[in-house]
Amino acid sequence: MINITFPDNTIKSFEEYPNAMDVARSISEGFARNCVAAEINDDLCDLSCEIKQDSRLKFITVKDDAAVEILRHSAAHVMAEAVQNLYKDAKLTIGPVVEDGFYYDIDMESVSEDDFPKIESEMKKIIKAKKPFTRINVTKDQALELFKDNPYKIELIQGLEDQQISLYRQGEFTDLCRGPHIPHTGMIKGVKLMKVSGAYWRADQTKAQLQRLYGTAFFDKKELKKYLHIMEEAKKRDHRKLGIKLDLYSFHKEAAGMPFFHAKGMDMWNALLAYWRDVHRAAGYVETKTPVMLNRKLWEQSGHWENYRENMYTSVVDEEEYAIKPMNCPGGMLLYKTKSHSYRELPLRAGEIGLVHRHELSGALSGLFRVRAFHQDDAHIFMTPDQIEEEILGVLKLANKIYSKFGLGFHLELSTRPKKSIGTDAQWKEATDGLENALKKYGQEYFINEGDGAFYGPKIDIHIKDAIGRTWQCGTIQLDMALPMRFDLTYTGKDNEKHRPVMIHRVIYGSIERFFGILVEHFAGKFPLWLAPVQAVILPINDALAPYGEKIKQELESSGLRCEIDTRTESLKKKIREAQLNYIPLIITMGEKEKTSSTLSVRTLDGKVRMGISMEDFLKPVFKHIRLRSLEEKIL
RNA sequence: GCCCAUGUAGCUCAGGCGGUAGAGCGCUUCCUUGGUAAGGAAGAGGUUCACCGGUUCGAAUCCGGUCAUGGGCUCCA
Repeated sequence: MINITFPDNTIKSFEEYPNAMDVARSISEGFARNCVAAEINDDLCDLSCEIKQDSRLKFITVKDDAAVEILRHSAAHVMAEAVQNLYKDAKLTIGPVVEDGFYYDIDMESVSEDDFPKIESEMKKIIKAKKPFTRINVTKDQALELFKDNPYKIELIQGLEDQQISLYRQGEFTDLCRGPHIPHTGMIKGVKLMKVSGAYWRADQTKAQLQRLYGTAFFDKKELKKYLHIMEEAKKRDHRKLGIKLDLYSFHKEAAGMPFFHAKGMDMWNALLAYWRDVHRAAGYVETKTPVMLNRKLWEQSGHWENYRENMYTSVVDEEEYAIKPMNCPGGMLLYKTKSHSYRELPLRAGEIGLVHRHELSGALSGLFRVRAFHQDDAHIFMTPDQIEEEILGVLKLANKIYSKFGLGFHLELSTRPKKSIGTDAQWKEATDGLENALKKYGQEYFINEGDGAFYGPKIDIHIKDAIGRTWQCGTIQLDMALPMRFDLTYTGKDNEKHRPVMIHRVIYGSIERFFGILVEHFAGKFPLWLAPVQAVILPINDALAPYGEKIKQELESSGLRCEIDTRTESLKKKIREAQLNYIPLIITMGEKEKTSSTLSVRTLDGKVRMGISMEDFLKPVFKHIRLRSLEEKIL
């Protein structure tokens, strides 16, 4: 007799060895139909898995997050079979589940999206056949024999430590796989191929070029539809399209990867930086500036010449070699050294909006997200070792304050000592503990990336989450144990001796260009009033009112509002539509009534219109909203 | 940097199996002078289809190269 214990601690007994599916059926047929896999004593396995001893059992049903991953893994097998059926020479390699779907890397002739319908319809055939997934255990030798025509699988099998190897079969198709899988292919209700691209075997450029076919799958067709809809929405928000439509910036082949900011983009940029300067001044930072181009000798001293040279632009001036800065820190070191420092001055927080250039691979460039020239909202904080915790905590709080201003959530990651690194164990421990204690004190959950720190010190990365749930690394706080040493930075302590300060580099916006792009997508172009490139537009109802409109425009501008006027001989309806589509927060229509009564009629983006407001009643709430840099949609 | 795809008017895109280029939006002008999400008409715009070269009587179309963009790989703020 076998006793099965469920998560709620109820126990059910079985006379013979049941498999998980039998147990599910014993609860109810309907429940069993929604089961995807099982966890037997915390081990994830198929429903067909036989239970031969008393066990704890938890079912994974279609409602669990883990279930969709299993489904997608199974869908990858279905896609592999479909491809195999259509392209006899295709050699399968690996097919993992990724965020939002799955892919399979296949050594085959190159395919394009035009080939998708044919592959999809082959997949649908397999799905319709409701082929059961069956697990087969074989020895390593048997597996090698079975896949003898596929060098990739051979390599994978040889890399496996177990002598027992599991395969999964659906119908005629068999693939090497750890599992688990859904009971049968019929559970894949919504499936779609998304894109295709090249990828190298084992991500190694010297190895074979494979076709990577991406797809996604859901238990429900509606879920797929919803997902495709979100993708569409994301596409509409794409800052490469939206920002250009809104006349914020542009890209030109004459300077690939180096964005051009237009007047409206600069208005936003300046608003962003004005905010940054306000909060940094309040947090005890000073602002500095260092040159863009510095002598090679400095980069040799900092170590960049040795470690970062392939990313640096260089030039020769008066027969001396110079490099355009890829980072601000070496310049910051020179600033620190312009005078002697006392412990009384520490922590010294020196901010710098620094323009850096990095020669990124041409294929890596992407809109504002990945560029070759960008500004960092950098700061170097020099301090005594016992100030680490407090200072890191201060940066975390500042970051939280800034991201919250935009309604962006975030999560934290701590990266620890990598294999290749400088410094002693004791130094690393002190530094890492400092970061970790600050994180603990800060109180928000954080992840640890073991060995992912910089060679010169541990770091905290801040990943923000935008309005549609995508995450981006923006902020980073890096402790640097190398530069203070290389540049022999010192301060005089209480004991009147020279000491080495601890230094951190930190950014919060990160790359201002990238952050800008994230904001465009986060707000989908509908910026809060304080950021909006055009805050108000005046629409005279007819040509005769244009001069009066100009007068009002000047009045608003002189109070500090970013304002435009649309005097085209177009219908009011059309002007309103355009203003609305350009997300101008305050749309001011101007007719005879307004002129004679000296009032304003204001339409906001929610479509609401308020007529007959006095200038004072308009300006007061508007400037309050701007001064608070409010995220509220309601302005008036 | 590598692989694949793309590159036609300011924008979005159609066309083109080789015979010399189109639409909508935008822009200009005119009519309309309009009260809260597209009023109407006419016109200008491509040094001729990213750039360079080749094949050809003839190339936007075919071929090769370059550049840029997009999707990936890699890397990263």
